[in-house]
Amino acid sequence: MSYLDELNESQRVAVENIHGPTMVIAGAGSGKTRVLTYRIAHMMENKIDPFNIMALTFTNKAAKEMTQRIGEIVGDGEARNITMGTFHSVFSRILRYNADRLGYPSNFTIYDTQDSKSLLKEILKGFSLDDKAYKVSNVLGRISSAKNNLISPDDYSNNANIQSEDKMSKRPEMAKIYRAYAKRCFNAGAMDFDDLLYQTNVLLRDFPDVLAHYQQKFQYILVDEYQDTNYSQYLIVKKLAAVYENICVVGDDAQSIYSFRGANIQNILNFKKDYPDFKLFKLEQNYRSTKNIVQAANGVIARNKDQIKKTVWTDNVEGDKITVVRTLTDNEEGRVVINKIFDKSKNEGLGYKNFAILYRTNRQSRTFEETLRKLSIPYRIYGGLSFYQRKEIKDLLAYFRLTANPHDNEAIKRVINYPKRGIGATSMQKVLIAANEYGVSFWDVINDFQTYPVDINNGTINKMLDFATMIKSFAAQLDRLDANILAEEIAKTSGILKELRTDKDKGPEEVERYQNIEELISAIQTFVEGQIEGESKSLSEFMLDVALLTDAEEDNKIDPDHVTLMTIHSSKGLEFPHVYLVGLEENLFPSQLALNSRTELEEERRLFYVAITRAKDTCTLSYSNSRFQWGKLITCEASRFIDEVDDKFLSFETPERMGGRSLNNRGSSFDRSFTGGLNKSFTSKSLKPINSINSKSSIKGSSELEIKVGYNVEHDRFGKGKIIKLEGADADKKATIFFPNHGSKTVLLRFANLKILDF
DNA sequence: CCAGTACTTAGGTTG
DNA sequence: TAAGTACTGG
Repeated sequence: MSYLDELNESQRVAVENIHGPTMVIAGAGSGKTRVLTYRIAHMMENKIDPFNIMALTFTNKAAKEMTQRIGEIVGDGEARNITMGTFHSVFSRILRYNADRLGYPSNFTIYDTQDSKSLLKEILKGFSLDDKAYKVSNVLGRISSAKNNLISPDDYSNNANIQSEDKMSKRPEMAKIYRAYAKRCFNAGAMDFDDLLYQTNVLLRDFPDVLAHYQQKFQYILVDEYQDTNYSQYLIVKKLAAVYENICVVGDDAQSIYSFRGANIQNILNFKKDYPDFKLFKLEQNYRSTKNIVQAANGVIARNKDQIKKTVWTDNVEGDKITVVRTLTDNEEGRVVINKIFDKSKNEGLGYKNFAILYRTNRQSRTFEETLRKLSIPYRIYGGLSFYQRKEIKDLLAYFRLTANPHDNEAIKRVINYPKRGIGATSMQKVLIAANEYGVSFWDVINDFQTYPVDINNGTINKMLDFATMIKSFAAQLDRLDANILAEEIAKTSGILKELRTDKDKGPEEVERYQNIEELISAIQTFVEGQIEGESKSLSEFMLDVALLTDAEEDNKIDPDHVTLMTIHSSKGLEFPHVYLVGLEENLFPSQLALNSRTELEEERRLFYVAITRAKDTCTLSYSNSRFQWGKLITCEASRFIDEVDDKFLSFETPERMGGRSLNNRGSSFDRSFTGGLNKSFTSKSLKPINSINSKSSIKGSSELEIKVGYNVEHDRFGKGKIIKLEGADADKKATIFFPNHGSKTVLLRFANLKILDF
């Protein structure tokens, strides 16, 4: 049992204790994942059948890694028999298997957030509700929170507290909306993300035989990141574990950062109540970070009132102090941080994979991305728009979804007129209204206009019938063809491929869209080839989990030695030798939204704690005194979190600034070195050329070559032309240019990227 | 019905 | 700023 030797004393005890209720409180960097994986391996060494083990993680990535590591210890064949995955993926499979009990088709669609919002918009419109008072994201949040607390539409409307809350916040119709939303999801044979947990609860509550079956199957249950589970998840686990009580939860209350989606720190406290004889293990030795980092982080988190006492410590070296960098603008922050990474990498001979830039919000990635591209440093942005959320991919997937479940209204709305078939918004509205009046799906209506008459002209009716016929022809082949063959057939017959191929201006984005479609089909092919004997190779099989996939599976095409950019949230569980934590400004981090209550501020502080503790060797904090927000320059002050770190762990640094002129020169030399090593993982907005936004000429007086009326210039898109008029000043300076090939255009100099040919 | 344009308004993290 | 929506003229 050599693997036990790789553990310290407290880790080993936690691993060896495989029976009965167990809680492991694992400080940052204390080897939590190692304990979890070795514990499972240890269970299997002790003849526990992997079929009886369920391990629930918070992300797909964590599940994948854990399966792999367990496989290395016990062998892949055995490891794949463990039920392991996120709550959503594990229970979606169980729900599919038992869908008939709940009146859902087994191939129910999973609505992603976009689908949910689109459905809600439709509902709000149908009720003629003011979309200012009822903002879609708020409404969805309210419904989500109801489901996560297992409040049904009936409970919702009968609950006096909720009703008065909604009246107070001027949303008296929430109950009606919730009811309509649930009904329409059901009619469409669709579950949203929250339903996957909510309906699992319904299933286990209303069908004792089903509950008993899974209680027997999952005699050993492990839950990772327990501090981030919500009530709905808590109850599922509690029910399944009720017979054997072999339940092990692992977490760290100090790293609870998902209360916005219903995560309830109370679950950790409930554990003591539910299992009074539980065993508690604390992992307090940090193996990851330097003393400076560990102690600085401890000092910060100590300010939170709500927490379980523990002492995280480390034997590691003292290490460098945490560097704090202040810059004048967000663009400068980008340049300074990237330059630091560039220098450190060169000076110390470090690969770029040792560096991570962490930020509070996704949109902060932009300035860093620009500089990285200018310097041709390989990088990868995690999060943001995933492969499966791109428009062209979602369009094709919508056809797949319809083929598997034609009642999927959101899919039909998306593609019934894409590519263009002459079915307009008005006709669609009419069909939708009829469908909702009769309580059936869009599909039901267009397949039986006799029963569900709609006042639209015959031409349009025929177009809809043609569409239905096409979908039926796909569906007929669902079980006959392998997924990749049918997928290709659908891409062709639906007209999507043609649409993308004939896209007029073949810019890089159009080419990319076409390639993405090809890539999806090849991913499906990989899926087909990966299915073992006896497993279905059908398209519907492939579609089962697609809505739950979040990673763009493109790692193979990216230089593995890249700088990592991600939100702090998605960095949880990861570690990097050198971490740059950026945008440490009041109202950004902590977020302005979190300043109203102590609990919300404490969550931001935990987030800060998570961020610092990702760092192994060095941690750099940066903030800027100004930042562009919604096109306006706002001034910012340093985050209170910087003050909360004891000065003895900090070293303050202001970047060398050689005056406005050299800043400008620097900017333009970057522009020239822009090579655009384009890569699919980069968001499409990054594909635009980078202009002199960085240039301070608009603020500090121009040092760039002045453009004057009469000059001949060249424009990227319009070619050569002559300046005929100049107006505005500074950032708003515009030029009207006559282009022989395109007529006269007015352009913002800031964006036009003009090349001066002669005077 | 469609494509292009004017206007409005974003608060944030994820499966 | 940028994305999404509403409007307008073809």
